[in-house]
Amino acid sequence: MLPENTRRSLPMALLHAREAVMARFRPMLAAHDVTEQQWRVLRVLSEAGSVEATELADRASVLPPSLTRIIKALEGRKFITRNKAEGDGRRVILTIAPAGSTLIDALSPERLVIYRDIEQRYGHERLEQLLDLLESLIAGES
Amino acid sequence: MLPENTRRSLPMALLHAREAVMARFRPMLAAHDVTEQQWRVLRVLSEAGSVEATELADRASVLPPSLTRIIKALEGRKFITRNKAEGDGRRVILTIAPAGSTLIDALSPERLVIYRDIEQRYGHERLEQLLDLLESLIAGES
DNA sequence: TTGTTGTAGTTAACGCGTTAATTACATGAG
DNA sequence: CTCATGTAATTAACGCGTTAACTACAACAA
Repeated sequence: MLPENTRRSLPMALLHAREAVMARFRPMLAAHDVTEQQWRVLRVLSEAGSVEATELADRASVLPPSLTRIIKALEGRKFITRNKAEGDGRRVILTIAPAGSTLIDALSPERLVIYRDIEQRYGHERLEQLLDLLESLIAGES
Repeated sequence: MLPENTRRSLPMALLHAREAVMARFRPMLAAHDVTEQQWRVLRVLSEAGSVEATELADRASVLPPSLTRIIKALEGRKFITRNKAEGDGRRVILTIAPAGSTLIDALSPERLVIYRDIEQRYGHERLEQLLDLLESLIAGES
């Protein structure tokens, strides 16, 4: 049967849950004038160093058109550098730049505090359980 | 500690889970040229009849600026009607129109099938558990 | 009545999601 | 080599999220 009230609707619940969690991170990102997606892209590059655009989009969960815009913004602020792949003029290689690493390093401690706070308030056990359920939902529907 | 891999990151997991679920509903909405948010607004109006804009925005989980745009679109297609509240010239009352009800009725069976399919594949028990966890996460963080 | 404060909606500006179309380059058949 | 096909990335178009500014109206005090 259909969810009677919107609170028990799965799409709604997922939307609100994400909103609630992101509300904790948003001020941190806004303070450094970085969007959530730009932050995800930077993190992937920070961990991987140099990555092809397609793989980067995939790992950061961003669509190609969005990635193009994000790259422009990040490149403009010298957070990353953009180069064509040698041997294939279509591919683009993105690399994190010093300013990008600096930003990552600057925000990581704050990020850690927020994560810990959420985990502490929500409970480690429940968080793991929730992540498991989400993981299998994703696996089952995708 | 920070989530090592993005799959165990709560914001990411919530994002992907919502994406996975909405992917099931998107074709249905697209086929009738309605966006997800327009659909939510219509559903609220369908259940409530006439609602003030502020309450509508709240119940449909849409921000006021978005609601303004959605109202324009839905009014243009005669799905809803818009009137000023008598006694308070600021307030706006939205009401579902026949064409809007028709759309709701046309899509509901399909919606039911999708919900049932998700529930069956994922498991009723797990779905309830997931909704409980999400609900308390929302309550705890908001 | 007038001026202040508060509230409901709207508008504006910017970025991302989504889909479709387009460009630039690579690859393989002939 | 040339042409067709395929692929990576970009661009375009439209709608929503988000924040801030602004308009219209209400409420209330002086």
